[in-house]
Amino acid sequence: MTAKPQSVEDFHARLHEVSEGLPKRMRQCADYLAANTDRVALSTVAELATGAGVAPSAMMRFCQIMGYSGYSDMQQIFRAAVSSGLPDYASRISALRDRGADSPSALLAEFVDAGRGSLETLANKVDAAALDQAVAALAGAEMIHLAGLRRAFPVSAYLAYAFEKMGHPAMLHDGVGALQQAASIRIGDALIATTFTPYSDETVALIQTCVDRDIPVVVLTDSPLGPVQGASVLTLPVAEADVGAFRALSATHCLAITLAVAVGAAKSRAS
Amino acid sequence: MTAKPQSVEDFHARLHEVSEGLPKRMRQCADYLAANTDRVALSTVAELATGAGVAPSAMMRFCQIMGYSGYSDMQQIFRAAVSSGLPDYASRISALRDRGADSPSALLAEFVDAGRGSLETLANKVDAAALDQAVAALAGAEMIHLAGLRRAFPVSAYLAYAFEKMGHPAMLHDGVGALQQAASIRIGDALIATTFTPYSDETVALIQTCVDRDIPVVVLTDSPLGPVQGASVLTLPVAEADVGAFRALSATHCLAITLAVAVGAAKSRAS
DNA sequence: ACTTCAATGGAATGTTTATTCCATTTCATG
DNA sequence: CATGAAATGGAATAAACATTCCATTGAAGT
Repeated sequence: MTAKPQSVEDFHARLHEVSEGLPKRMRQCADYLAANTDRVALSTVAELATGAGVAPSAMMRFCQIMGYSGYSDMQQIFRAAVSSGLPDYASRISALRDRGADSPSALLAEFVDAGRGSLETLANKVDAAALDQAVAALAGAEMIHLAGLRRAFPVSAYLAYAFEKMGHPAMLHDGVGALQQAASIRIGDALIATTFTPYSDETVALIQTCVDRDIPVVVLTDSPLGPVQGASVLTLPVAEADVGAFRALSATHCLAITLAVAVGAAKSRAS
Repeated sequence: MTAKPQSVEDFHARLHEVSEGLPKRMRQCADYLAANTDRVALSTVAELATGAGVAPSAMMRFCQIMGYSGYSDMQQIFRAAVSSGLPDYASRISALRDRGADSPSALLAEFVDAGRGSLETLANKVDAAALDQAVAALAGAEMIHLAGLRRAFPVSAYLAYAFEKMGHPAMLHDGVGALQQAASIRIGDALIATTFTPYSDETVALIQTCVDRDIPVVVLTDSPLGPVQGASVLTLPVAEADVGAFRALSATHCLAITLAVAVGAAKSRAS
């Protein structure tokens, strides 16, 4: 007999384990729980059963299949996860806001909250398949070029640092000295461009050049459409929450560093 | 009769409203709830009452003082806040991880989770008073100098963008062309230095120069002690979670942009 | 078509938890 | 010090809920 899953991760593993060869109603329970794991902490068996379209007793039986003594036993795991997830974040945020509308603390609360929201949205909205494709396209490149100006520049700069640290050839197109760096992009290379609306002309022009030459481009941007469409262009949209006229770019940085590390891992696996 | 608070914010407002002229036991309830708001969603009256050191019936009465019909009625508000706070973040994260240990999606889940954790830690650990001091010190400066190399460079670059956008004089010490930019720091200016262990020599040297000349320095760093101590140095520590050898710097960026916007707001209020 | 056994739904049960009520205490006031 | 009103704690009650049991259904094998 397998021991009962002690963490949310274990739970999903177990769910996957038992998912085959399950009778109809039990399968409904499994599917519903897989898609609505977060509801378990706060719902009653009856609510959950209704959601899954089964009788409460069926849900009870499923809990036992999963290895728990009953529903309450299972719920404990998820309640623990919730309460450790936000130890006292919510109260701290309101405490910071309470220091006054214009105080730096209140501002920090806004940015932290916006950043957290953006990260969650990123996790919820990201197209895993597109991400895989982007990594594959970049992993095939000799050298990776990095474009991003004005507020997108820090993202490119960070990518440059990451690639350097992994020993991967990369070039930051920073426009220093107004040199024409575009000419250094060769067949077999790839471009990661970061740009937000309103798109900067230089970055759009650089992407267009690459598209014309059929060089792979991965675009990090804030609109699903992106600045340029084309056969060799892969757009990864990131919804970033604003605070006034500014945004913290937490989600964009996250996606960027993920790309870099994933490409590095793919390369080292290939060699 | 005041209507019952419909949100966690309303709740705190109401708590403050009634906080004076309360009998002893009711005051205990108020104090405990103010400090442990996050527990309400998952606890029973009995648990809460024990925590506050009162009888369950006292806690019930307090719920009614707050305007609710009873404990369950009050709890609803907090449960709603929890479930909207994590729509299905937790399940998405595990779904992303499920795509395979080495997949880009799993990596993204790691970085998003790390970023979120860092932001929460920032909100919980930040010293609001130190933040106020830092803003005050910077708001008095003619020009703000920005130092940060290697992985700290993106943070400085972003600060440079923010100050430029607000029309505030700022100079990014980027080391391009190995020019000695240190000489441009004048009495009446201030420095924001970002550096992580192991600290880069150039940045430490620049901070030291400023300390020697009694020029205000705000340091964003990952250790509470910071690279340099001194009368004119104010260290703002940021605990940033690592993913392997990399970190996403979400919290540092958040703190940086907060500093910049708060300084901008302070300046425009003064003029 | 018949038998058998797993699967299922619904009703009955027992437990936990909220809520109310009342006897007792505490405190302020005359 | 006496009296009344507010406050309090604990026990009684009621509601919500998890859990179990059993009769019925459905499916597989003979």
